[in-house]
Amino acid sequence: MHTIRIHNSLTGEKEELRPIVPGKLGLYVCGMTVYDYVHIGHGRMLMVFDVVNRYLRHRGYEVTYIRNITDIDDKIIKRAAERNEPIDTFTDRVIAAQNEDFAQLGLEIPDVEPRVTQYLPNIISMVGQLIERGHAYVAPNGDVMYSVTTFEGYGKLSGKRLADLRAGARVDVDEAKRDPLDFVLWKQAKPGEPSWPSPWGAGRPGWHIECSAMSTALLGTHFDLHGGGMDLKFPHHENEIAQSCGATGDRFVNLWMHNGFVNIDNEKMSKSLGNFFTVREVLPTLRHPEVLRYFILSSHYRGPINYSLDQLDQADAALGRLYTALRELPVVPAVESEYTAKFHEVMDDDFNTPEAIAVFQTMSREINIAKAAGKTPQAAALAAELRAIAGVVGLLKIDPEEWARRSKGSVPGRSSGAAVTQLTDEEIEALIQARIEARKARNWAESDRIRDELVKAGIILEDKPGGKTVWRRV
RNA sequence: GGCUAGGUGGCAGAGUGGUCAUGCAGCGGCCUGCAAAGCCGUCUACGCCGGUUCGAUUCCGACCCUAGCCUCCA
Repeated sequence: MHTIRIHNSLTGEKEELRPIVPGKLGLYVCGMTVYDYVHIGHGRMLMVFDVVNRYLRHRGYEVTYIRNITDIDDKIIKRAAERNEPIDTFTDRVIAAQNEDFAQLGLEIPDVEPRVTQYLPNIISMVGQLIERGHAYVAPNGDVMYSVTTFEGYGKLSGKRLADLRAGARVDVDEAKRDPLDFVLWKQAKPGEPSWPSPWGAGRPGWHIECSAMSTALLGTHFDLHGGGMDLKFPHHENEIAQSCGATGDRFVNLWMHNGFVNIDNEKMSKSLGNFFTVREVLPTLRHPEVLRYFILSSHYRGPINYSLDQLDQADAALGRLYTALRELPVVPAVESEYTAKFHEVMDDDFNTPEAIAVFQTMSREINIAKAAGKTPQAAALAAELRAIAGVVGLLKIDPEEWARRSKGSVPGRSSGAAVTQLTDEEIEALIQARIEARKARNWAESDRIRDELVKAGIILEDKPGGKTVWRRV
C-alpha cells in the first residue's frame, strides 16, 4: 500500500497523509476574488491544486474538492461602481470570463464552487458563535471584530508571535480595535454598498470569515487539506484557523498546503510593478496551453518560479520532445511498468512534479530507442504508459499529430518568429509529395528548394525510412 | 526589526553522506544525398567559512546574498 507524504505548512514538515475518513479526502482551496481576469500567478495556484486533486483521485481517494469564489469585496464594489454596473451582473460576467480561462488551462472542475453571497446565513451564524464563545466583540463603530488574544494558537501557522506582529505592524491603529491585530468579521454597511441584515445591523462579511464558513459548511468542522497561495498564509489562513477553531472547538484542518509565487525578474508579479500577465494574453502566444502547464510543473510547487518567454520556449521544446516520441506509433492499451511505479514514488513524495517530468523524459528516450530498433510494439506500449501517467498531471492530452501541426506562434521577444508565409495543410502535403518525387529522381536541388520553401513557411520536415516524410510546425 | 523560503554546471531545475537527475543550449560522433528528428559520448555544478565524518553539495554552526510575508493579494 502506498503512502502519500505532503509538506504541512503548520508544522513545516512532510507528513503522511492520513484521511480522517478512510478513502475519502476533503480539499478546500482559496480560489478567486472575481474582479479581474486570471493572471499567471493565479494560473499557477490553480494548476498546482488541479494536479493535487487529479493525483489524489488517481491514487484512489474519493476527493471532495471545493474551490470558493469571493463575489463580494471592496475591489469588486469599486470595479462595479466604476463601470456603473450592478454588482451581481459584474461578478457573473467576471466569473464567466474566468471559467473560460480555467477551461483553457485544462482545469478539472471542482465538486463545489461556493460563492460567498450564497453563504451569508452560515457566515452570520459563525460570527454569532464567535461572539457567544467570547472570541469576538462588537466594536464602537458597529463592526464585529475577532479578538486575537482570545485564541491561544494564534500565529502558529505563520510562525509568528503576537508581540512580533505588533512590533512590525504597519497598519494604523484602529480605534475600534481592542488589539491592533484584531480583524473584522462583519462590516457595517456604508451607504450605497450592498448589505445583508444581521443581528449586528446591515452589513457584509469580512474576507477571512467567508472561507471558514464555506469550508465548514461543505466539509465539516474538521477536514483533511486546505490550500492556497503563499501570501494567504498570513493573515488569511491564520485567521481562518482562529475563526473555525474558535467557533467550533474542532481541529479544523489537518494539512495546510501553500504554493510558491510566480516572479518576473525575481520579483513578485504584481500590478504596481507592471509585470503582470493574464492567461488570456499569454495562452494565445503558446503552441498549446499545456506549454504553460509543463513550465509550471517543471518546478516544485512550493518554490518560486521565474516567468519568462525564454522559459516558456524551453518548456515548448521539452514538451515537444515528448510529443515527438509519441508520433508514428499505434495506440495500444497502457500497461504499468516500473516507470509508473517510479512516477507514483516521486508524486507520493509531496507531488514532486519535476521528478515526474524527468520520468516522462526518460520514457521518451526509451520510446525513441525502441522505435529506432524497429520494436514498434514495445515503443507503442511505452508510449501508452507515458500518456497514461502524464495525463494524470494534465499533460500529453492532445494527439501528437495535432501538436506537430500547431505553431509555436510568435510574439515580440520570443526566440523564434512567425513564419514568413502561411501554408495550409493541403499545400504543405502537396509540396511534400513534390519533394518526394524529386528525391526519388535524386534531384537534390529541387528537393532542397522545396524544403527551403517550407522552412520559410515555418515547416520542418523529417524524412523517415521507407521514403516517408513527416512534418511539423516550428 | 521579526518570521518564512531559497542560494546547484551556459540556462532552467530535481536530488543525494561516497558510481546517473532531467530538459534546453554547446561540442564530438552515429544515422541522413544533405538536413531534421533520434541515438551515443562530452561539457571538472552544488554561496562563503568553520565543524562532525574515512568521506559532505547533502548533517551541524556562523556569515554573506536573494525573494516573500508582517497592509489587499494566488
